[in-house]
Amino acid sequence: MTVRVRFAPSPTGYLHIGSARTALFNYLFARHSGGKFLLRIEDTDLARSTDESTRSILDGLEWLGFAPDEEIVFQSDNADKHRATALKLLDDGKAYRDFTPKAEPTDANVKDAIKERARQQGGDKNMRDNPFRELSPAESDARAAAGEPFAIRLKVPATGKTSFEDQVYGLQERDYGETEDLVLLRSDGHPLYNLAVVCDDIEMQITHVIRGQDHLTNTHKQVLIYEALGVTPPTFAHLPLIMAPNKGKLSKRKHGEVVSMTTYRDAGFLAEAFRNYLALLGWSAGEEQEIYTLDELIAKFSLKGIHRSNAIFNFSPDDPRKWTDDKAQWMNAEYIRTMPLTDLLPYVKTELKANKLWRDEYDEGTRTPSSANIDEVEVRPLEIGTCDWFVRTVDLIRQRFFTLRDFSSQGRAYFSEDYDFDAAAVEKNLKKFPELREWLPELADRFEAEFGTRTPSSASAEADTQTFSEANIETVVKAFTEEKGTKLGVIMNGARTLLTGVAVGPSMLSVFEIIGLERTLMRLRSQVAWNS
RNA sequence: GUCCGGUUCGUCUAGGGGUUAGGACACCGCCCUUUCACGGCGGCAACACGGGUUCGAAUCCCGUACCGGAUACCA
Repeated sequence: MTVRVRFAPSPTGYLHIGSARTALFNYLFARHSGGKFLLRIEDTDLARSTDESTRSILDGLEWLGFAPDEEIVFQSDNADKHRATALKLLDDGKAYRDFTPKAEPTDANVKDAIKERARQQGGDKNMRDNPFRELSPAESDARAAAGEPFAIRLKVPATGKTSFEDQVYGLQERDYGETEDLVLLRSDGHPLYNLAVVCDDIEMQITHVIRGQDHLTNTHKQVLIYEALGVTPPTFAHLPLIMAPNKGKLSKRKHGEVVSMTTYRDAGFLAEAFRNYLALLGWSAGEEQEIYTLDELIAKFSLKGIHRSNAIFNFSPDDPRKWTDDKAQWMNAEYIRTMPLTDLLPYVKTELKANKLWRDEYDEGTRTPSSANIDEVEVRPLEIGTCDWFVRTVDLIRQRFFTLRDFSSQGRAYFSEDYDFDAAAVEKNLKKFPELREWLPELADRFEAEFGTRTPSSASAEADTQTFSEANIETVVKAFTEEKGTKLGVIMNGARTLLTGVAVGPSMLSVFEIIGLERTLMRLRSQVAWNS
C-alpha cells in the first residue's frame, strides 16, 4: 500500500511554526517511504477562514519547499458529501437527531466557558442522557418533517472503548463514557470538523495521519466515526507541541510575528537552514549530527525518532540579538558560512536585487554566479564588478554573516558607494584617534604612489607599479605604521571604518584588495565619516 | 473537575539497569589577531521528588509534585 499523508491546516492565520513542523514531518515521512504528500485546506469554519490566510500558508509552504503531490483539496468543497455521510449514519441508526435548541453563545471567552461547563459537570457526567437519543425513528422523522431544527449526533455506544496504536505515544485507549455523542451536522446543516476530516481522509485514501498532539482526543472521536462507517482507520502519529519560552502556548496574539514562517523568509533565513532546525525540534536520528541536508533528513526520518515531550521555542522579545531561537539563528549562520557557494550565490543575487545593489555584470563573462566555483577564482588581481570579483567577495564576507539580509546591510559598502557609517565604529576607530584624519588620506597617497591608479588589467604593463594585492598592501601599510610610530591596529581599524562603514569584517588586507585600489583611495580621502 | 500525555544542563537533545551521564546552541575564559558576531582550546551546567524491585536505578514499577493537551452545534 502506497503511503499517503496530508498536511491539513485551517486558514485562520499565517503558517505557524508548529504547523510548519507538522508539514515537514509529513513531508519527510512521505518522501522517506516513497509516498504522496497531500495538502488539504480545512476551511469549513466560514466565519474564521480567510483567503489571505490560505495564501499566507501556501507562501510559507512554498518557501519551505513542500509542494503537494496532488491538487490541493479545499474541505468546504466537500460539504455535500459530508452531509450525505451524516444522513447515511442517521439512516443506519448510528446517529440520531437532536432537537435540543442550539445553546446561546456565551459572551465570555469560549474556551473558558467550555472549561467551566466541564468543571461543573464533574467526573460523573452522564453523556448518554440526551432525551432524543432513543426517540423512535418515526417520531424523529415526523418532527423533522414538521420543520423542527435538529443537529445530528453520533450515537456513541454505552460501553466499550476506542483504541488505536499511536506511532509516537503508543497504545491509546479511551472509554466510550469519556466521549460524548458528538455532533456531526449542525442544525443549520453545516458539517463539523471531525466528520469532515474522516470523510476527506477516507476519500483521499490517507494511510497515515501525522498531526499535533492536541488532536489526541479528536482521534478517539474520529475512530468512533470510522467504526460507525465500517471503515478501517488510518495509522495515527501525534506530534509533541512547540511551546513558548514560558511553556505556554505559542500564539500570534501573544507572541507576534516570531511564530510566522514568512517572518523568517523575510528576515533572510534560508529555507534549508530553517527546515534543518525544525526537524531537530522534537525529532532526533539518535546521533550527534546537527546539520542535515534534505536528502539526509528524508533518508533518516522515522516516526520512531519523534519525542513524546513538548519542546520550547526559545526567544526573548526584549533582546534584539535573541529575537528568535538561538539555535535557529546559529543554524542559519552555519548554512550561510559553509554551504556550497554555488547554492548561496543565487540567494545573494536576489537579496542584492531587492535592494538595488545588483549589477548585471556579476552575471557576465565565462561564468555566472550560479556556475562559479570559488576554487577556480584565484586569478588576481580581480577586476571589480566582474563575476569573479562577486564570487570572491561573497565568499569573503559571508564568514561573519548570519542572514541573507546582512549582504545588503553590513555588506553594503562592497556593492555601493552609498553606505552608512556605524556611529559606534566611527567613535571607536576614528574619532578616538584624531591623527587618522590626516594619516588615512596620506595612506591613500602612499597607495597611489606604490600601486598607481591604473586598472588591474593594465597594471602589468606598468613596470614601476605593483599589484594591489594582500602581500604588497601589507608591506606598504606596515611601513606606513612604523613611520607614524603607531600600532597597526589603529591604521587598520580606521581604514576598515572608512572603507566598510562597520567595525567588524574579514581580514583588512582582503578587504583592501576586494574593495580595489580606486575605491580604497576615494574612501580613505573622504571626510564624510568624520563629519557624521 | 475528568481524561490523556510529559519531566536528562538555561534551551534543543543523546543514552536507557553498572557511563567521569555525551553532543549542539547560549553563556564565560583563554588562544589566534589589525577589528570581529569567524576559527581553535577549555569551562560552567542536568537525570523533578518519594517509595519499591535489584548486588546495583537517571534507566523498570508505584505514588506525589509540577507542566502541557483535551473537553464546543470551533478547527
